[in-house]
Amino acid sequence: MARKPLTKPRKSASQERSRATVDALVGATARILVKEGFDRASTNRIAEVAGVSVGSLYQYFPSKEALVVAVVDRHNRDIMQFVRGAFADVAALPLEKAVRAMVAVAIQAHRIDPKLHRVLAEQIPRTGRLENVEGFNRENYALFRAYLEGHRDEIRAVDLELAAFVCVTSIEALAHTAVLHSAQKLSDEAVEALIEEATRLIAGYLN
Amino acid sequence: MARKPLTKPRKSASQERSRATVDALVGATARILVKEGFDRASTNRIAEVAGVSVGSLYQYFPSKEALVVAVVDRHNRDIMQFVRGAFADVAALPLEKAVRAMVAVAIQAHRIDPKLHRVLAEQIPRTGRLENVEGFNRENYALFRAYLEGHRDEIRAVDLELAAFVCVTSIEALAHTAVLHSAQKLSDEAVEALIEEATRLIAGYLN
Amino acid sequence: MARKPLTKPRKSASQERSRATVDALVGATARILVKEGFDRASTNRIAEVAGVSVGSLYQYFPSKEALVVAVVDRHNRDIMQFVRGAFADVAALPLEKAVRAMVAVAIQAHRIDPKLHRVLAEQIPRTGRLENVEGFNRENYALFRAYLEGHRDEIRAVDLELAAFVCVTSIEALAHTAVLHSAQKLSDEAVEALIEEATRLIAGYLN
Amino acid sequence: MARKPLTKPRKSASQERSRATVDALVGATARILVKEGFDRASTNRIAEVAGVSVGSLYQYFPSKEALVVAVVDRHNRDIMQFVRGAFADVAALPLEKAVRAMVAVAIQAHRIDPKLHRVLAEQIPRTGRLENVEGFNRENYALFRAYLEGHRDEIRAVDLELAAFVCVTSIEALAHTAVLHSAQKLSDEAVEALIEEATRLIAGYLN
DNA sequence: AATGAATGAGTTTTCATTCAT
DNA sequence: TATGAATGAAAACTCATTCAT
Repeated sequence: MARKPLTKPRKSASQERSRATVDALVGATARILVKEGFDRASTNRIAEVAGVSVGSLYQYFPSKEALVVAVVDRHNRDIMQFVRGAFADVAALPLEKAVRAMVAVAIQAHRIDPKLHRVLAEQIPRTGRLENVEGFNRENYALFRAYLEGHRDEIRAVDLELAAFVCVTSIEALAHTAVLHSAQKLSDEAVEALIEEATRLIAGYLN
Repeated sequence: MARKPLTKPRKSASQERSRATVDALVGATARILVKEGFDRASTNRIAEVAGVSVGSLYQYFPSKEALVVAVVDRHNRDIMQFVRGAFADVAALPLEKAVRAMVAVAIQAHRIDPKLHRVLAEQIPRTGRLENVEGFNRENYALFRAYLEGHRDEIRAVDLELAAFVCVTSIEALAHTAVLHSAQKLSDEAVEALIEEATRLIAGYLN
Repeated sequence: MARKPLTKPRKSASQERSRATVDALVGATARILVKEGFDRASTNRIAEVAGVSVGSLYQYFPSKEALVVAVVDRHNRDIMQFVRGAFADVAALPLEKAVRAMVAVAIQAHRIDPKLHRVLAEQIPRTGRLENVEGFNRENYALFRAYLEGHRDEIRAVDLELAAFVCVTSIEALAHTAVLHSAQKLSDEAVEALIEEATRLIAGYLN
Repeated sequence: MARKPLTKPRKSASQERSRATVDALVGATARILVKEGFDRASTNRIAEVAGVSVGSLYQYFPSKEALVVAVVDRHNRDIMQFVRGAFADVAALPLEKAVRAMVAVAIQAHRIDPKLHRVLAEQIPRTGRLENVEGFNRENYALFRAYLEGHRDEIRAVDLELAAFVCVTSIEALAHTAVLHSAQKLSDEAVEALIEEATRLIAGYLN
């Protein structure tokens, strides 16, 4: 009787190959977006950079838009993974400490891949359909709101929905603008100062 | 001292005509951007809607991009005219009243032509060259900073540069997000609530 | 004299399987041609509908064209089987009765799978090579001519070749046009009337 | 007072140029269809052969299909011009003479550009929309029917609609098949024989 | 054999821009 | 100056066919 294989069954070769192709395509798209901009990111160019044929591209992505969406999703996933973890760490902290941490996280999040973030923010035409940015922000609101709900006694009476909107929008905008629109990489001091100010802004608002 | 001319120098007939053509082209571009989106705004279509030939379009604008820049500039000019006026009105007001007014103005400014604003914000690929949004914001910073300088005694000691950045970025983001990302037109109550919160955010921060 | 085998020679398992695959492929092609048209009938789609891989498709058919030829052949075979039988039945009948039967048969033949017939007639690009329609008609001529030869005494003196051409072409065209170009399915009365007229046309011509 | 120009106003240069471009495109399409077949007739190839740019092609024809339709229309127009004239000439002739003339005309019509006719008949996928062949035949029916109506006394009592269908379909099929499916050009004798037989077929049927 | 991922030439179509009139 | 016909590079996408597993 044949011995059962001792190793876990490998992913079938074909599955692995597909996966590699998809990854290569998404990666190539991101790279081109960053290096050459949205307009230069033609499907033929993407396939070429990914080292696969256009045909393969269309085997996995029904349109150029789908490819961009995949890049956005991957980037958002990376960011949210980071943000989610931070919110978990912060859940038990008192208001000011928590806010300080959240602001720091927001800035860190924008520094994950700032060039890509900038391109996605500025060059990708938002079609009505791809409201992934929306969805992305929705989770941010929800996380922040959850924190506020757990710390109601530390803050003045507020409409939590509205407060979450005000805080998340402000923090996001400050981090985004500071990280992306500053000519060079932000110095550590600049980051410190920004955290200080933003914390004061938000904590002051919630008190 | 040379006398100022009492009448505006009369444009020659051809100058006036040129001006009319340019206006028609910019107007047509804006209209198409709003109604059909950036992708549909071909130069031929723009010329057609403007009632001139493509050839004439290229007589006045060296490229499609120049046309879009003109639309952006015109929109920014309209907004800044409004904003500048508001800052002048507000210069003498005490902090909280002034902030409230500025917030209201920011929201009003986004409501000048929200559809166009949205298209310009979401669909226009920002090439490295057209940093007119930057320029646009720079004036905002300057105006706000000037106000702060004039009211130093009402606010806690701060780095005015940084404070202006924090305030302008936050106000702008709140107004932008509220006006553009809300499914429907904002109700008057919603606007009131937003003004209230934003004022508290900013005034609290500066105190 | 060698005894004929009493049972058909049993195909080997693999032969049967091959046969099944081929049938599935031809069937799938016909189905797609009818339901979605020639342009939609890609080899990948055909393989998918047939439940085999594209690779297998190319194991059995060297090209897409070969597949279409197979469908045409099968359809022609079905029709000719029917027609051949009818001619056999009719061989002994006197002219008018025979002609009436032949006309009826022609119409029936076009109704075997009218949708497929229509697609094959209208959408399949005839390359120079696949003159199977020719071959198809050649047998028709031959059968008709054979009938005429057997009934020379009932008809006026004619060039049988030419007469067969005239009769077969006319009958075929009437049946084809009536069945395929009529908006709806032909009513029984319409079919009756058509048979009547066609019979008169042909019988009158031969008398 | 300025003298009126003595010559008719020329077509404006641009009109002439447009017209020339359109003609070149339709001509090129027809030529390619004949020489290389439908499948080779890509829009780029057509434009190239026409000596204009693809852009110009799409300025005048919204799609490849539109171009083919134009070719079909032009060919049908040429044919119908010929046929219409013939029916006019024949209106007063007695049945047999008229039928003979009509048959001759049908054959002539198919010889106007037999290669093109063949390609149009065999290779052009009939989409549901382009029922120009239908329209084309409808006029044929109408003309024939009109003749029959004017000669009711010379023919047996018949349903004119049905009779026209039978006659037109048969004549058309005979001419079509003879001209297009004969390996070589038909000899004059062959044409004579065919006219003789077809006349007998139709005249016999109507008597 | 069977599979299905990969290929890539080729197709249609668009549109910013030029230029003869 | 105005016109609008003409240009042609380039883009998105398809699909018959191949070939490694």
